[in-house]
Amino acid sequence: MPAKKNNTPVEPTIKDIPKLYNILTEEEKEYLLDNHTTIHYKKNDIIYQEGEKPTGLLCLGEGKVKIFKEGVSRRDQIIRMATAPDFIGYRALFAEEMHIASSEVIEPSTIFHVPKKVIYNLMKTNPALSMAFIKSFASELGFARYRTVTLTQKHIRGRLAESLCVLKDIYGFEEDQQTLAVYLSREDLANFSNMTTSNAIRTLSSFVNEKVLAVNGRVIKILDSDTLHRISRLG
Amino acid sequence: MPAKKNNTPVEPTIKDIPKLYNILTEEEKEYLLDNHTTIHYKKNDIIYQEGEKPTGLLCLGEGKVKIFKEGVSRRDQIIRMATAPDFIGYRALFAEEMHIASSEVIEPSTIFHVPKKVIYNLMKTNPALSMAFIKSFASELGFARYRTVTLTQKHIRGRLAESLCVLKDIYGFEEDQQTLAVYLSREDLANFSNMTTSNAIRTLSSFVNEKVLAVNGRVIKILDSDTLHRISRLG
DNA sequence: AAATTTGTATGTTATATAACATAGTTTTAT
DNA sequence: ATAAAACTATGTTATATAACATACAAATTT
Repeated sequence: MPAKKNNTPVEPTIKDIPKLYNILTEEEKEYLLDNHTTIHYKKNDIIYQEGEKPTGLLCLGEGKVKIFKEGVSRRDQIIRMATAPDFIGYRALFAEEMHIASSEVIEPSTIFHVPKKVIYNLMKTNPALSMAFIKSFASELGFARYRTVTLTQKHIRGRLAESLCVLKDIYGFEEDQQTLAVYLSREDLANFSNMTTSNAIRTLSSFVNEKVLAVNGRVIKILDSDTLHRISRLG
Repeated sequence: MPAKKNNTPVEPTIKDIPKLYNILTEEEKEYLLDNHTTIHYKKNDIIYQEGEKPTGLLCLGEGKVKIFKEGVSRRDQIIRMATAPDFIGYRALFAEEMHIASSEVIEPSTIFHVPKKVIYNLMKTNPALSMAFIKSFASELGFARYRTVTLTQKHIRGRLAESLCVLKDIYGFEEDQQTLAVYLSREDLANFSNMTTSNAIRTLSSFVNEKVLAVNGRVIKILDSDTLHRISRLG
């Protein structure tokens, strides 16, 4: 942690994916270390696209990534925002389906690719690993269903407020404890909240007028967290 | 199958849940048979409610069940329609959370309850069982995300058409190959399609006028499946 | 059988939000 | 350095759908 503070960025390794690595035996750890690749992505890179076939498990070792689905009339919908150390693209892998969403890099990212065969072998010998995936899926499914209801039923203000709260939960704040530690375009914010870009901009402005937020470009400060949560809750 | 045709209804047993039972070894089968209970529910019974703690794996051996979440202003949203031999309530079980949705019987149902401890024991000894749950979750998560996009982006006609197609995929047709084999109130249809009851009724009527459907009370015949799919697709 | 409740049908009005338009601003490319 | 593109901002209009109202039909209860 402190090593990251000065200008010596620490290269992440697959050991930094505790929910994968920490579960394994010594022998399995070695097998995993010998059988994965590390890929670096820069901003705006596409990691995978809707319709492609997954080839292995992807672990986000560092960076920020958005996962989105193309909607009915080309309106993208962001279905998930990922942060290290999350798995990505694993739904399609385990469902033995094509990807139903695309993945794009928001901030420079490091990804570990574990070939399908390798992860399946590990799961065969290590029941705790399967259990970890089951738990992961069960949580994500719960979140997906919760979001379905709120995105369809809450009004614009409630949807945007909720999205900001969700982003805070995922990425947290910068050191000042009020600046959201993720910097999205208004369009991404809109696509994450099921609204048009115009309405995201407008609603953001009204939150600023109400002193709930302070906004400067893509920098969003949450000034009044209680009110933001209340707006989210009431819909 | 033919035994069901005459008036000798066959009592289902947990052996009728192939994705659970067929995977097990002889020893495990015996363990399961000795350690589960069978519960009968009648129409409108509540199987579990939002906020309750799951106590085991529920397998729908026979019947039809709706799973719904209470929305923002008491507007229920049906997030899933289950049919035998589906698992129900297993998301909360494996996520180690409270139920985030309630489950209500649509048609008289038989449910097998496998205590949490028992199913976890089976999973510890049988990796294929865990894999089956993983696959099940991965598919359901894909469906949930697909639905989120369509329920938020498609227009009313597209949403209702899609719901009818989904119901057809889940429950199929009666012998005439056009009557939907599930009989929902207009309100349920609306809650499954993210619209008001009035609009479900109205849209249903317009489909009848267009000769896409024939409706008589809760009996819905799909006359023109191609057109229904087209309406669903175009949104 | 009468009364009450619940579900279905349809018309009217209100409103949230998308769609469109224009312009200023910042970023990226040449 | 200049041009082009992408992003942000705000005002106006159009529209899909919710909300409301009324009526009838069917089911359930007394």
